[in-house]
Amino acid sequence: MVLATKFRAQRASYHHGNLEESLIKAAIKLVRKNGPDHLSLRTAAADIGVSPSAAYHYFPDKSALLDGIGEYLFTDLANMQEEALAKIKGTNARAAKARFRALGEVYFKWAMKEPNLFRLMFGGFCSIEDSEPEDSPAYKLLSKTLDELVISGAMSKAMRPYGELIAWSSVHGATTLIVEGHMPSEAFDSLLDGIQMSLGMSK
Amino acid sequence: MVLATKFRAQRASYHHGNLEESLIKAAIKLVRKNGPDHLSLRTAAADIGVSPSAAYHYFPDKSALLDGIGEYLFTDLANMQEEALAKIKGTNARAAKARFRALGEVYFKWAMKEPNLFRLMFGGFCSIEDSEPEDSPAYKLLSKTLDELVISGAMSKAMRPYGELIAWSSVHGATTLIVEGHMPSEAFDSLLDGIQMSLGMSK
DNA sequence: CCCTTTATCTGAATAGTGTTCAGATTATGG
DNA sequence: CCATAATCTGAACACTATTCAGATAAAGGG
Repeated sequence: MVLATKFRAQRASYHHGNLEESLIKAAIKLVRKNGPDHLSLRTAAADIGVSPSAAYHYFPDKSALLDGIGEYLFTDLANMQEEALAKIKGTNARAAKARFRALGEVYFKWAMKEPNLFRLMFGGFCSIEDSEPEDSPAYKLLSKTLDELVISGAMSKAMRPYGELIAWSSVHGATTLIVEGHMPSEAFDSLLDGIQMSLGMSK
Repeated sequence: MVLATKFRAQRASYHHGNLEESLIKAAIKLVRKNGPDHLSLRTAAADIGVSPSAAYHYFPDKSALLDGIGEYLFTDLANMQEEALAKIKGTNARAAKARFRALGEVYFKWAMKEPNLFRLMFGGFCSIEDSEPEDSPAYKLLSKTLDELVISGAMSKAMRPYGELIAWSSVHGATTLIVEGHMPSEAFDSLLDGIQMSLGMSK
């Protein structure tokens, strides 16, 4: 798990030394164990040796803490996807298809490794300010990858307008369904096969 | 909202008269308003004029009450889908495509009308015993509809093996993303267009 | 018809929660 | 060095899930 720039140590002084980040990290640990519901502000504060009311100097209420966690996690997921894309070099069709697949696989693996954190992000526990979804880093990565697929000739032009919608919806849908136990985890790979085929990509 | 058979009044006697169903209904009302997290067993009990501890005669703990609600809601959603399918008669390609589309639209509309109940069902708040997802009523309806699409010639045979996976994942994914505010609601219709096209259905 | 038995529900208590606020503590800047 | 401002504590309030001994009321047998 990589630290987002915004959360890097800023001062490391005062009574406790940046309490905001410590609280978020302690809360993440708790959510990882107990789920986003069942997060306790008090125990998060206690875990870093601070009184419960100290938290209210940085977060107006518990849901603001959840928002903070969400922001942290979304940047982490986007970083993971970006790293995965960077590892696959080349502009030919093979590389473009590998990148497309990597995007979905990182998403899925991230969720499977941290189901409770994934729940926090997408289960209505944190409100993201990002007005337009098209502005989110993850969406931009997907769009770019789809463009590369068309340019390299790996994907049909006719399906391109539906690319983001189908890829994003189905990958997210399968991931949540599998995480929540409504779909077997083996299904994910064949879903990716199906998407590739359905978007007009040669195998 | 239709009552599932299992929850129809059975005795209507004793001190309160079937408390189990009353509790579930009161809890549903609360979840609808405040979300699945924030459900309070105590206020649900108070709303039907009963002490908090009375609930523990029917549910070992709060999560069992959530399970009860989930069971109730899943049968309700399946009933809605079944009703929608029954309304569209005929075995030709046009009818088959209309049924396929109706399946997704009911799912989406149900979630948009009751986002908090939808969250309860798919957000990890209730554990469904259904060992194999293929046994769930909703899955069977989808499979049958896809078969009809192939039989009537509206869908290509080559894509049939991926039918359930793509349709289910993408409809569920788009629905959750829209419900949680990560995707604009107008996207759902064009997603259905995209799925139809991608599964090899003529428009 | 009464009376025992059993299902059903209540009341009180424990331990934990989010949130507020007056005040104690401690670093910062003049 | 001292006043100021940022930072944190302690106690309190209202709420929560959960447990359990006991009250209540229905059911069934004599």
